[in-house]
Amino acid sequence: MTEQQATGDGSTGARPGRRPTMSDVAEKAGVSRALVSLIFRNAPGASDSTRERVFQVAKEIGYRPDTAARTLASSRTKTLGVMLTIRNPFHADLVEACYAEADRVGYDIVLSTTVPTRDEERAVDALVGHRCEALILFGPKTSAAYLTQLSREHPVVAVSRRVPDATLDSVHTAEAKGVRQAVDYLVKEGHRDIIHIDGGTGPGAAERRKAYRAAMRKHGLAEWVRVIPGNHTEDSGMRAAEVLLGEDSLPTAVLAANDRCALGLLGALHKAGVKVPQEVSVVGYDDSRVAMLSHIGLTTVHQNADELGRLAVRTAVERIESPNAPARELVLDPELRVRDTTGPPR
Amino acid sequence: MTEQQATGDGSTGARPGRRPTMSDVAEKAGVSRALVSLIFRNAPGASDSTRERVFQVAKEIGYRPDTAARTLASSRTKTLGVMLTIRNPFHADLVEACYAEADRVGYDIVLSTTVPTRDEERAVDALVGHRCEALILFGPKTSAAYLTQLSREHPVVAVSRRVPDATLDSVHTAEAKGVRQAVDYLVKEGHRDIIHIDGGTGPGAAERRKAYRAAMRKHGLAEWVRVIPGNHTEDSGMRAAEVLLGEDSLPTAVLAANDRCALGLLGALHKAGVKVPQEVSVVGYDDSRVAMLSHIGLTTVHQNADELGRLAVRTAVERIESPNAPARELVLDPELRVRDTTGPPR
DNA sequence: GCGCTCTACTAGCGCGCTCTAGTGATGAGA
DNA sequence: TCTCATCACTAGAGCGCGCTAGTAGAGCGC
Repeated sequence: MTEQQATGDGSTGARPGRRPTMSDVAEKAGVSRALVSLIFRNAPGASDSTRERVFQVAKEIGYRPDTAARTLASSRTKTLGVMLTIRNPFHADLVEACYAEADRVGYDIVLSTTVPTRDEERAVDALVGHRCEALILFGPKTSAAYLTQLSREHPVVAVSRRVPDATLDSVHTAEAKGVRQAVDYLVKEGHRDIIHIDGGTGPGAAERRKAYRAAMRKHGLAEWVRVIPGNHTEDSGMRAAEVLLGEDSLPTAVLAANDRCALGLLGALHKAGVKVPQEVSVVGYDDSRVAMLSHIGLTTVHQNADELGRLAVRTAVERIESPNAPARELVLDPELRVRDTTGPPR
Repeated sequence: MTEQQATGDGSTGARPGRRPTMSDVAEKAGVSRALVSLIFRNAPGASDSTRERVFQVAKEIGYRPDTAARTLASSRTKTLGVMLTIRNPFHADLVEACYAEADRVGYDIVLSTTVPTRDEERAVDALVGHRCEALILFGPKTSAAYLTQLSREHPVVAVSRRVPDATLDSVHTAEAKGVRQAVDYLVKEGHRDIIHIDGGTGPGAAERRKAYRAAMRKHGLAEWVRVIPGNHTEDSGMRAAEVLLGEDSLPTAVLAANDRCALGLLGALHKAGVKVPQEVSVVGYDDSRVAMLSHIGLTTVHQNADELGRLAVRTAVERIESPNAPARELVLDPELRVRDTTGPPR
């Protein structure tokens, strides 16, 4: 590392002590503080000329409303808290959708991510501390007990996770339907040796696993059922590939836990010289935008991220407005997107 | 979409009006509010037994300190604001590093992302509203004028962007060095027809473009210099591929704007049946963790995200502590990582 | 001229916390 | 016995804003 002194004026600017407040604006504009407040809240009761003058002054002295003070003073914060895993590209899709909808309904969004050194409870605590009026959790992995408890204290919407018997709202896709579509399609192509890399404790994993078993049985393929343990990261796909490559023969098709898992699997198969889809068909899950980046278009089960995000925000807002309405479960239909990683068996 | 009523008790729990405050804890514990405050701030001046009792009571009634009130009352918020682009996987790497370092130095982090419907100024406004003590901006694209102005009002650290003559701190890699390494390597492999897809107005793009030209000249390859306009998304790589495939012959090597661009390019080349690296060598930039997910290991210029994130936080904190110190520019050395997308020319 | 409404504004409390300046009790030292 | 320091704790101001209650003045009908 090298360090250089920048060529600027040698200082980042001595800020004159404190940041400007509403009173500063009021004084400079020659009105009361209350009127400035009213104007910044876009409330009626000020003349257009005063309004304009106040905005002008505010801009001049660099005034920005203080969220903390605003939050403290008003009962409402008009803020939704979103917990996500920043590594997860599907969550990026969801976040974009949430922002769009939140804008529409007049809410702010505060993000809080889990990272390896920061677990879900810490991420949630941060949101609660910020007085978010509702929490939207993307694929939470914590215990149902924790979620239930949390939802007793705050409006909570779980995305991509069913919490049976819980008192919280949830928005997710019909996992079973997606898996069934994938299996039906593979069977129709002629596959029988279809295995599943599962998502461990990840959101939807249990449902997908169960649905895989059911779909296989439905096609009379119970004896071919095989689940390799995994999770929702690329790593698990790579490890599964190692396992499979160490065996006498490969299955003809693999149903991966999600897109990331599928990508890991594809990478490892490619390195081993295994041709996809000629030798093995691979199906992902999520259809996160990265799925399209793969050299080969990944066949995957599409989840409508835009709609999921939109509904999550809408549900959260409705829950805020009627805290005692019955808990709801919104289920979207997934859709198999056949691309280039699947074909008839060898 | 289907909607079901969850099987829970039909309510997300009637919260008893308002959340518990410090006064509630104080009253229940039979002490003053000030003492509770002191205990929660981990300040000296309370006996161990009282401390324990207060924590016990707080837990019982579910008290959590209110960030807004805390922020308002104290001059310090101990919070750093991070602006990022949630779609950018390299930013995810950086965020993880920032959290780790912030934890170490006792700061909180608030994230604010740009999305298509939310530009950088809005993202920054949100952070300022939260009274972040310093702003860390990942690859900001706004005008230098805006950044300079902002840095006069708040401590600002720009990551992956040089702002010449500015009054803000910056942390980035030596773009030129990375590009030079890549060109040197390609030339050594025997390439002469090396083109560059540039990153438009993206962070570091101008430096990389300039360095590409310089490196080519240095090798006596000035006549081969060619820059295809692009940006930092997969899309630009795909479009560049279209351009190249429409011509008589392909270059033997392509230096992409960044990894995402390289991935888009690789995908499009693959679809067109062009073999990499046999027919074309491709080099990325960033070495974001996704680079490893590609079926083929992407040859790329490695940027040390962990170190960049760590330094960004450290620089921010130092700037907070001495606002009038000279602005600094921290430059990390990049490192070419040769993997599977490059080889000798055809 | 009176009461009325309506517009454009102001006064001032309180949100939940931090933090300075205290207070009373206890014990040590002269 | 009288300071004086120390410990454990408290009173109360104030952070920047939202919001309710209220006011002054203009305009209007009768």
